[in-house]
Amino acid sequence: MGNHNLPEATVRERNEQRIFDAAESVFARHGYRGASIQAIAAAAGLPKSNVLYYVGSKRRLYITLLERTMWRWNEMLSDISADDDPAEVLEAFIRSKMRLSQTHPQSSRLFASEILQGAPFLKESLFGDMREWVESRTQVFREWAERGLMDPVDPVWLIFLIWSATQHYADFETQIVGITQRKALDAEDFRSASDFLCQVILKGCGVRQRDASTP
Amino acid sequence: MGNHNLPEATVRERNEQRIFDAAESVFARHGYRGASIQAIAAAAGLPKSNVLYYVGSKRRLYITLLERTMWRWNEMLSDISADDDPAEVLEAFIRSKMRLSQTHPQSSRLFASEILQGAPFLKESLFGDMREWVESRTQVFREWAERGLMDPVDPVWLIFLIWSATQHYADFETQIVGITQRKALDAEDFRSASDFLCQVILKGCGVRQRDASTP
DNA sequence: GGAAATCCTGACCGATCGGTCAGCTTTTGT
DNA sequence: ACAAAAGCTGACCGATCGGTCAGGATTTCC
Repeated sequence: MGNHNLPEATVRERNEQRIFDAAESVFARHGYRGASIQAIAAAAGLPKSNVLYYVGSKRRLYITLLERTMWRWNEMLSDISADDDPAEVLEAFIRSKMRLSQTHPQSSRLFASEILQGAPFLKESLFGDMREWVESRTQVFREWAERGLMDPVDPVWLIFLIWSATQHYADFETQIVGITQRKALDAEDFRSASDFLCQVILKGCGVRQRDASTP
Repeated sequence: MGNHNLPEATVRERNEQRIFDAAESVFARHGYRGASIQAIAAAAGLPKSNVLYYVGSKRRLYITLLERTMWRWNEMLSDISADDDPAEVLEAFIRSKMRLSQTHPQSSRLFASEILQGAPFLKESLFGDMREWVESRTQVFREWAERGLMDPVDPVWLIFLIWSATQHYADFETQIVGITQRKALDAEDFRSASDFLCQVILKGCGVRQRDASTP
């Protein structure tokens, strides 16, 4: 049924990549139901039949993209321990999440769209991984609070605060651009927004930020 | 063309309300393209023809709902001046935005869906109002910073931080519920999350929070 | 060179899409 | 009482949906 063992024909790889990128954009924009294979094919510059030849079905294509997105997420999250520096960990979390919003906004929007639909394709299966990740962090945050390294804030709400604030720059880029009358968000915007979030959230949790001038 | 001058038949009012509520849910879940009039009609418990009899077309129905959402937003935003207390204003903003996420989550999700689509129906027209609103706030925030009532943070990023953090509890409720293994977000969740956001964001901006025990 | 595997696509399928319309029933106004 | 207005709906329209398939074109491998 298609791909077997090793370095796979370059033709398939190249076309699948074009299809995935196009599909991610269309799914993110119009949701699972609203996206049509015709539109995806047009965006990829291929005939509809050819798209179906590679991906099999709309459902399979969508799930593949969701898994790719979750994989990008997992790739980014480094493990932490209670012995790490809270300021370093929180800042690294905020900045790497912002970098993802900047470099892969379509992935973020695809995930947002899936959640808005009620997460019919993620549901329990993939939420399990995220739950473990969240629980491991909350324990570390609690430990930091007990050691007086940060305020005793609810760790779960803190994670969702960082998640939402960073995700926003991908999912709602259209709104930000429209309101601030930019053409698009550039690297400088992401830098200053990241600085702002680090400053406010770290201070807001009672985590002292390291002095940037003394490394 | 339908409604004329005064207290309009109760039949129309009642059916339109059922249709609007059903449509808001379906549009929020599946986006403009992905929502079908058939599905909306089923959710409203009416035949498809009857839905179209009342709303005219899918496009008109969708725009009506978008305007209703924007109207709910405007209704909530009270004007502020630089002479107001920063802590009071910011806390009121956060709490009323959270109350909207709690009481009208579908409206929030509909808006999120529209933004994900690239805001084809809002575009310049309705972004103008939001732009004015944001600019008036930023001036007040800047004035507060000059008077030393809060840190000199970027006012635009601050507004988007509050916007995203509060919106999250409506748009991503599915994710929160899935990860924290709740059945749904209840009043207590919204209360503690609101408290958390007020505490962290106000402290993060260097705004001193009033002592809750001395009114 | 030639068989096998892969790549590619136009034509086609039944289902569903948004929307129209004729004609029915019910409510309203006088 | 009775006409006008409003409410209601099944049948139907052309377009598009996701998906199949036969069969030709191209590449790969020995």
